[in-house]
Amino acid sequence: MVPTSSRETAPADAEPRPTLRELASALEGTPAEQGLRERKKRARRGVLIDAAQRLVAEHGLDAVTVEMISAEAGVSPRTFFNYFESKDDAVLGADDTDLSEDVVRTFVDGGPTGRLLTDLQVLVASLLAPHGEAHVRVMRAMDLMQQEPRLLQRHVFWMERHKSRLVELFEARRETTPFNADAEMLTILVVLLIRTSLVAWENAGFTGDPADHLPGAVAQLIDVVARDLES
Amino acid sequence: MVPTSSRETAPADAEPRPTLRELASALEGTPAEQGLRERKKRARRGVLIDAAQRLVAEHGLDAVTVEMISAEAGVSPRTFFNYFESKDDAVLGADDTDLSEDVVRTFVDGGPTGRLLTDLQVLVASLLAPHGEAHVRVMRAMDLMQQEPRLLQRHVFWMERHKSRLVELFEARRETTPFNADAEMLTILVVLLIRTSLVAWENAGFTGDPADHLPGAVAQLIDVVARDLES
DNA sequence: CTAATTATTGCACCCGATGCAAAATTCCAT
DNA sequence: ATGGAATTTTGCATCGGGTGCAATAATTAG
Repeated sequence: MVPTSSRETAPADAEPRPTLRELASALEGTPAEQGLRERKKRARRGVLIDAAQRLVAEHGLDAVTVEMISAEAGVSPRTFFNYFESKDDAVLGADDTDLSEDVVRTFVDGGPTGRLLTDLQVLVASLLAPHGEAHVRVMRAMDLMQQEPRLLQRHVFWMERHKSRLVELFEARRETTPFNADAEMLTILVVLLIRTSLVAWENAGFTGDPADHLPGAVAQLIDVVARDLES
Repeated sequence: MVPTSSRETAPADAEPRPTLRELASALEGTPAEQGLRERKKRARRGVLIDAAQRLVAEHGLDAVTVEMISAEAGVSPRTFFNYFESKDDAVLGADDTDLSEDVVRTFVDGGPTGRLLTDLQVLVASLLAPHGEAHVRVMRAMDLMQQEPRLLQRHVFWMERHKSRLVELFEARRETTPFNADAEMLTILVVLLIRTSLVAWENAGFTGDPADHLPGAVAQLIDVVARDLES
């Protein structure tokens, strides 16, 4: 690792290496939080994501190697894989925020309204909402996804990760508030809502929050189905 | 390549290698079709898929190497990649059937019924239907997908491949028969219908055709939305 | 300041995937 | 059938992603 002077005192290194400055500033971002270890970890993670996104934006996904990203971030290539499972994860800044416990409980107990689709919407909103800090990275990730379709697999990746949890969740709710839909279908429906919201957000020039476009996504879905029913 | 005697006459090789027999029988499957070249290509492809699926079912996805698959199929590893872009493709027996021209034309012209969801259903049906020969391979692929979630990316992969085409299609139809839904959303909706149908087919013990379960998938979707509307 | 915990790094290694050119095979015209 | 054109197979070299392992360095706790 790059030696910051031994105990974090006096970061007076005159070195012009951009990496160091970036890490330093990232370190200042959240100054009074957790131990040094935790802060550095967050900082490095951020630096790696930024490096990955910048390089891919400039050269394209396949032309960028993990070695380049690590170099730009001032870190050993081996360390890269301490932070991400794959190159793509870094480019996407994959955030692994879980569903909050109370949202889950509410949903399982028949959700805020008892109407499945509406309650699903609440669930998805909680997934779309909190990433306040990573906002700008999600934006960049969206842009990159357009140019590098391979990255779209993110949503599937995400789905795989949470599928078992979601399925549990659906089955649990089913007992208190019966419905017919297959759990697998609902899982994809969640992905559909997330993705549609994000795309709408992108099309709106990234104004506001992704979650702001969730009602629109639901409305689209309802529209497609309703038009079929009325005729 | 394994030398079958020089001109395809006299396949009287007494070699007990299972590979050869398998290829030979596969060759007999469609005896009067195309040239020898074309038939061998199909046959080899089939042998490779079978080998891949068998090995993965036995050892798991990560424990199976392209080298093993090629060996089992009696083919050079380099040749493997003449047939598939990736190991996963072989395991899935990725079929790249396009939409037939008339189905496309009908859909673009406002589809059989003019109701978007119903017409989408027709479109999806044409994707689910024809793979008569590969039926059994799709079954195996479904089973493997349960044990190896990585393979789920297939649908995304498929989506990526056809997305531009689908988007064109949707936009073209939009001009003759306006609707509000975003093309991106409809694309995912297609994936949802395909996947849901396949899962339903699997849950039904692979009886009949995947397409048989498409109406059920649509019904589920309608149910979710309609229940939200009525209350 | 020391000892325990945790993170970084280098190294060796495996495998998936691609480009290239030589050898083998199939096709086609005569 | 036979020779040359077109296409496929194959070996070889190479690159890059990703992992296990053990040594080293940094952080933390006492």
